[in-house]
Amino acid sequence: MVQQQSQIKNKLLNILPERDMNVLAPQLELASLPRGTLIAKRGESIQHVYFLESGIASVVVTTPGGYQGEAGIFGNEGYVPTSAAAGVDSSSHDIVVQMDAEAYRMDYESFRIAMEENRSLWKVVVRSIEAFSVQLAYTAVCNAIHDVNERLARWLLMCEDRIQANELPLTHDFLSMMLAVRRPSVTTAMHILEGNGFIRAYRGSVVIKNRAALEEFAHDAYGIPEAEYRRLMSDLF
Amino acid sequence: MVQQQSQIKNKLLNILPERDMNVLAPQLELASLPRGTLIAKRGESIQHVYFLESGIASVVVTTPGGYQGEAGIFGNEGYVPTSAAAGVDSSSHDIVVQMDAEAYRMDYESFRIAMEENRSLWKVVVRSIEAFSVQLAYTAVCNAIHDVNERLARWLLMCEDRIQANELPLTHDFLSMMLAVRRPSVTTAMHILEGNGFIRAYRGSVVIKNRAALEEFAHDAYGIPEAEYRRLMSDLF
DNA sequence: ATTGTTGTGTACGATACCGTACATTTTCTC
DNA sequence: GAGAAAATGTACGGTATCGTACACAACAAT
Repeated sequence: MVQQQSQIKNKLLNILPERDMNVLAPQLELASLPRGTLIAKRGESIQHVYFLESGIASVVVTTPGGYQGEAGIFGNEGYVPTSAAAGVDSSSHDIVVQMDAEAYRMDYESFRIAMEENRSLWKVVVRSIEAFSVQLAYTAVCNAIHDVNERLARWLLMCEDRIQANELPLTHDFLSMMLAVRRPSVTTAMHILEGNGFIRAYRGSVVIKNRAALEEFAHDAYGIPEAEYRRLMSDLF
Repeated sequence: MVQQQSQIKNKLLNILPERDMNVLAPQLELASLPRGTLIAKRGESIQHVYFLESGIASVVVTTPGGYQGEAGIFGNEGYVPTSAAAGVDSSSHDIVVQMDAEAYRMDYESFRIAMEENRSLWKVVVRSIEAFSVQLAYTAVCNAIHDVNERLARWLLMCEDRIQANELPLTHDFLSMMLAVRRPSVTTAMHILEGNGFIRAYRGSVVIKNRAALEEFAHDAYGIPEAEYRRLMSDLF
């Protein structure tokens, strides 16, 4: 069950017309998802659909050869697994909680029915998918054309966007998996960002000191998917 | 208008139950899309929705700084622009025809109405979006972890998948834009693939000689999105 | 045939990042 | 407070790719 809609932080649920949300509310339960939780696994059946309230999760691709990398990241601006909207009963991706999260979740079958009956939910969900796919597209090109420094800057910005605080609890090792680079590459990239005064690095966390400058540094790598998200969500109701 | 459904090569239209397709048929017209045609432009309004019958188009990301790269590729297995399904009246991506294409198209407004009224079309379209987003995710990670040789191999395979023939009319210059690498990097990568006997390179075209070996060479970089597409489309009706 | 254009081959120094290894520091555990 | 574990710093040779430039080959246009 759910409290006042206005207090819901998930942007998809929050934007729903009140009457639609009221229909949905009884089916939502709040769940705690500690870091490392596997929300979904590729090819395996979907138990619940999640709307994050806080924290971060990401779509992680693991190749048959054991390589791993992050394809996309999301927080309270989305829902997951996206394949649920397609009426598939299994996920297309591995989805992992990267920073302790809270999420409203509903069981998959209820979600399917709600998607059929609740036009507003449907709209919100489909736009969210579209917005996420824009992020994926830009990540793909970003990985091809930008160096580690810029990609790290981009990642930190995307992370801060989805967290209340400007202190991000992350280790170099963790970031190296996300960016699919060596751990020492993260270390040196971090030094460059810190040397420029954009961030302050501590053991196990990063504090963003000058977001504007960091955005400027990331330049090409950051901004368009974010703007596109706002555009896609702006004229919904 | 449209001929026998069984003769339609677009996999989405082809898979539709006959009665649903019959409803749709009067609104579809066949269009020729020569290479270079801009099917959609980011932020600009959508005129038509396209179901490719042949040829290839791709989602191209252009950064404010003028860099460019391909995020995803599609042929007769999809439709476009994906954002049309979200009820947005503008595209989220630039979409460019890469090899001369034919496509059934319908005007955007008809598509919106059809999506509301035609449950089968809706299902097919949403699954297609999901499948495409899987491709985007793997492209993102692929760009991060694989070298140019493997990425070229992957691209050629994805290209052949979407073309009848095994002769692909492409130049190094074109591929360098798709892969977001230098043109000479394509040349040397091409030599490696050719040296291994996987392909034969001609001026302005590439012929795939040993597809199985090429797949093995690409290994990690190729296969999962393709399998996922088949899985997503298999149990639809 | 001549000329221009387009596509491909190749070279070269510079740089970003790799794989790996190891030292150092901070935090956790007992 | 001693030892283990985790996080970070640093080094080093090797390789992939870069940016750029130029030569040559194939085709097109006149």
